[in-house]
Amino acid sequence: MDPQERRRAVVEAVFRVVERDGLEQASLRNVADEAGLAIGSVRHYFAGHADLMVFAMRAMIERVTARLTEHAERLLTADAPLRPPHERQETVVRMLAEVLPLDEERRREAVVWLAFVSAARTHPPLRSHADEIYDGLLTLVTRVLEGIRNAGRLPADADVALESRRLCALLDGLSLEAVLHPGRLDAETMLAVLRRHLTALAAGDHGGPAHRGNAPVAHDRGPLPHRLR
Amino acid sequence: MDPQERRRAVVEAVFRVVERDGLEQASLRNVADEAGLAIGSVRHYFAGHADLMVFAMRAMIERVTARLTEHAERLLTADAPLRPPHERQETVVRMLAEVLPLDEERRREAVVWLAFVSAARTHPPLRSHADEIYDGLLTLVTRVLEGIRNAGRLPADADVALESRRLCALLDGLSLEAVLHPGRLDAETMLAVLRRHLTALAAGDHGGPAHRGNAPVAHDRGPLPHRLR
DNA sequence: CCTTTTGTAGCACGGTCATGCCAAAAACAG
DNA sequence: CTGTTTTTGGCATGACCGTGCTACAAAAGG
Repeated sequence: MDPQERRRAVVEAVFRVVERDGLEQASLRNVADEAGLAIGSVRHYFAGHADLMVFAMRAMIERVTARLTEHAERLLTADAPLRPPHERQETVVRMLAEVLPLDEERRREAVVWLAFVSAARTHPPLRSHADEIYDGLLTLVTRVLEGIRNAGRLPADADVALESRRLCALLDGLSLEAVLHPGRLDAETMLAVLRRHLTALAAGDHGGPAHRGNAPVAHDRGPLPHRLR
Repeated sequence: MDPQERRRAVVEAVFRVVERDGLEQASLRNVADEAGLAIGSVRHYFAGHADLMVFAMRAMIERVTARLTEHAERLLTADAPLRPPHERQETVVRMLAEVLPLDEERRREAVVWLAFVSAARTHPPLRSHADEIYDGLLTLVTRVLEGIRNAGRLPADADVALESRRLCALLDGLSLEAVLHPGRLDAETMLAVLRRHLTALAAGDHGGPAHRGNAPVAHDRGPLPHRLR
């Protein structure tokens, strides 16, 4: 059988186990059982447990990235500036909503995301990938906000770097809460919060020149955000 | 030795292990080693591993709650409305900043918080406590925003329930990111983001009557938020 | 003094884990 | 067919886990 396909199936099993029982239950045995394979078979495609984990984490990253790039292209088409304002905002909402666990598929991804980035705190082999996710989201949000500002829908004195951190934190917080308290934060509320934030961002005054002696937040995002051109 | 004191010391060891190696390493053996005790001694004070975990989680909850109530009392003193506006805002900032990992002590608490609420997703005995934390924060934030609105520093048509979810998500997101990416989100930036959000909240227009067909978000917080009167 | 309670320490069992190593089976090439 | 490579399955080892249970020391009460 196609090795590529086998690895995909195993990773899918990893996701199911992580979602159902948590990352600490994603042992080679449990994953093999979940995939309907013998433990030796799984070990034929992956060098060991650590290898399987990083591979699964990368698969999750690339899946989300693929979805985001798709939306990014739609957002960056040349005719975008011609659309009416509320329609453009709706496009932004849909793009950012792609990282929120609004449906079952994205909820499963968010669960896996939280499991891996949390594990990365104490598992060095996962660290760089977790940081990559954070940097990717921050860069994406920064680009979106810069786009909005350039379209004139954001006050010229807005601190885009600071607002990007704020929007990032909001998105991460919504994902976290939706994953950990599924019964208390439904999809409509998440969307309402996101829309509220964006309208406030577009309409709100930006406190004039620095509400207090806060130097503007530097971000200095790297050369390029993985993909997303 | 005082049993109360022994339990406290053991819980402290749990926190250290969780911070250093993650919750999955907080076995009875590792905790006992960290506390300088024999494994049997730890088991004399706690019925088992599950018991120790809930006890440690409760200790974390009560420590944070105690700090918050202290600030709440300071905020709710009768002369509060007499203070100048920016000073009142600074009090609010300091109160909400109490849940952010701004210094090493609070950072350790945030790490433990994230470990336990994440574990609660798949560990039923921890679920209710995790939900209690979420409800507690949401209620606290709601009260604070209601206080600001009653002080006239928030537009009358502001959707306090929705804004509470938004501010909650922001705080949770900041904590999450600071815990998982300590090098990329420092204390000053977190404070700047929080201040920015509050000033935008106080100054921003609130979109008039519902930007779209979004029904106001119902929260219906329970009878009382644990402590916090 | 002895007895009872309380704290401390740890052995032993059954379980799960990752992994090194090996053998059977299957697919494939000549 | 034969020989080779890939794939699958699994055994054995050593480690760590929670917990039942026992042994011993120290204090407390009589």
